[in-house]
Amino acid sequence: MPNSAPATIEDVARIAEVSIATVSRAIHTPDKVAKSTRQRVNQAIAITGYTTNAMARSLRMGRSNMILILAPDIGDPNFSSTLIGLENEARAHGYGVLIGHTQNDPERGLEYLKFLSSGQATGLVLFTGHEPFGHQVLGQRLPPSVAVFEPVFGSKISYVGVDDVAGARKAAEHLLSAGHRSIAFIGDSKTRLGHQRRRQGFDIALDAARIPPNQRFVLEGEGTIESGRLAVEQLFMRDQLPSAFMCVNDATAVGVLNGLTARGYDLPHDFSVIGFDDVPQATYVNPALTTIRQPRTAIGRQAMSLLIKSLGDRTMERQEILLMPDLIVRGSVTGPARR
Amino acid sequence: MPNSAPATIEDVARIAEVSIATVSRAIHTPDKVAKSTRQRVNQAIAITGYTTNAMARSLRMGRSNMILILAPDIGDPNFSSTLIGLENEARAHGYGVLIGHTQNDPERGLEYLKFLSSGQATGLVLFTGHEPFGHQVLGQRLPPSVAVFEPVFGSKISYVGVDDVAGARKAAEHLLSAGHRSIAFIGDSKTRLGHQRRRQGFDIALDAARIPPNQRFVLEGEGTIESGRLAVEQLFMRDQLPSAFMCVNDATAVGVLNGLTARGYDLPHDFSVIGFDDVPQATYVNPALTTIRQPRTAIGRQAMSLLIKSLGDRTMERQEILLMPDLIVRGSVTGPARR
DNA sequence: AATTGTAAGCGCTTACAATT
DNA sequence: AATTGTAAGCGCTTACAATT
Repeated sequence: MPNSAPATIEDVARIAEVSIATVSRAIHTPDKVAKSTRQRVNQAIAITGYTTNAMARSLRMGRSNMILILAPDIGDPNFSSTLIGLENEARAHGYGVLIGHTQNDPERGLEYLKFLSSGQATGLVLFTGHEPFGHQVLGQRLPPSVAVFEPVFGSKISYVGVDDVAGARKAAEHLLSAGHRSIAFIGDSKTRLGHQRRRQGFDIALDAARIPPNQRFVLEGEGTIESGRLAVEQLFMRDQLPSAFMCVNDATAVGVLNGLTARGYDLPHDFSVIGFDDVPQATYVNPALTTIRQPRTAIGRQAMSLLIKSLGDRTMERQEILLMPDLIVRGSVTGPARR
Repeated sequence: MPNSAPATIEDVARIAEVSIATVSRAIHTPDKVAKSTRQRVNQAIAITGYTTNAMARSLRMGRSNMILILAPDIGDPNFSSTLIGLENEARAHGYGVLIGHTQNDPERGLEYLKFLSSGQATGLVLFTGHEPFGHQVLGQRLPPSVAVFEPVFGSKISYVGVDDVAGARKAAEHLLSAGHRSIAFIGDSKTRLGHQRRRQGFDIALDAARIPPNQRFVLEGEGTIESGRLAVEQLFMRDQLPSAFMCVNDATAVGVLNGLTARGYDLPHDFSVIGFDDVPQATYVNPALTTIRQPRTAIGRQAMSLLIKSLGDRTMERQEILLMPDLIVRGSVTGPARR
């Protein structure tokens, strides 16, 4: 029943009958200690259950092997699978991750930034789409950082995400090839770069199909379920209806589906709907949502890989890695209804 | 453009023209330093942007003010709002939280436990339903801990969660008062204590209504969407059908809804369905799910409050705090169909 | 040249002593 | 009694010296 305080390097040294320096070397640079000594040390480690105190180590070395992940909303369906990619890649390189849940609260963000300045973390992953609030307040330079999902506007922070333009184009082309000619775009944004790029992909596809842009079929929205519902209502107050809805993301699409169902339409017979993201919920709305899948785990993996590289090479320039998304065909798209 | 290393207590001391001991006291026990000195120190802090190095502080003091939260799956819809309750309460008491995402991987769990033994964290919140793997391996006692959502079986770890029996009873009574007499229970479990308690609540309600138990209407399941779908299929292979489905949780209910819809039934007209948890998705399945709401944020808040108390008083005994859940009426329950 | 130990120091807190 | 400073030490890593 080993109780008491955890073993320190001192305990190990005493048992192995060496100095603490030798213990440290046996652990971190084993080839610098004689084989027999190394064995005695390893035995002592086994006996004591020693693990090195990360705080003391980081304090002494002036850096840690922890990466801080700043996320405004841990409940975001895009977050958890990306996190897994981040974690696995970090681990493979001997790094650990610290999750900073900011709840979009600048104060919390600031608190987590202290992990950086105090050396508890050395690198930064941003889910936020903007530089952390008040990092200038702290009077510190940002450490090596990488943004995921949403590029950081006007910053030299690297970015790993999906190719929004290409993905949206795929979505629109799927609708077009099903025969749709009047397609609404739901979720136009003046502020979110990623959503603007999706709009761009939509425009390109329609243009390539020689369909003239129709501004009345482009509705704004902030990418929430509620905004999708709202867009449907707005559209129904006008004279003309599209035969298909291309939504800026799945949340919007779920809202559109809801709004349409609430109005008594039979989907996908009456209207086709396509989303973007492929969140877990996409499979169990009714009809199941045809959408564009973000390669989330791969995004996480690549982002971490890039970050670790730039940890080793501080002169590395900004990079943007765009991954290609896939079309996932489920039940919400079919040919246009005869009306 | 303040660059360079972050300010240390030494920098502050030099500018304020005091010793570092005085700086430390000015920060942590301000009434022990003269007012004029305190002011000079505060000014120096403002100038330098100093924040105390948490690692050095914890190392010196032998304890930190961080709570480790061990979660097997951050994507679980129950997690994020509970986390907010935990975080807010921790913060109100000057504690921070560290999120350990174990992915159900014992090795990862073990890694995070080192935060405890190295003093990077002092308390533990468990979402796992079991003691962390291998904490005996580390040869260490568990620190003050509290479990949420799933009590830790056979352990003296305190527990804060919903009153499953009472909640399930409410659900069943809602079905009964809508006129249902043949109700299936989907998601019976041999292993999950919380789910067993829900089953218990169900039995109690039926018994109180003098409805004899019907074992053919009790189907096992692990609480996933898939298991809900499966249960529907199993039921339809039998001779007799219930008029309502009481599901052990919302995920199961979504599966049941799906399975029923896929078979062409009109819900809730043909069958009523009730869930448990009130996950975010419950609002946008079709029909919207009537369910029992877990007071997630409150659970988080109370759990953290209890934990912090036991941090102050190590002799505290195990406690179990059961919060009362509410019935949330939406669209998935109505009277039984005439058939 | 290979192996080991000595001692300093990372940034803090706090017991104790010293000063007013 | 109120206020301040001195110095030790938390658990480590590593430059340097010492030994073989």
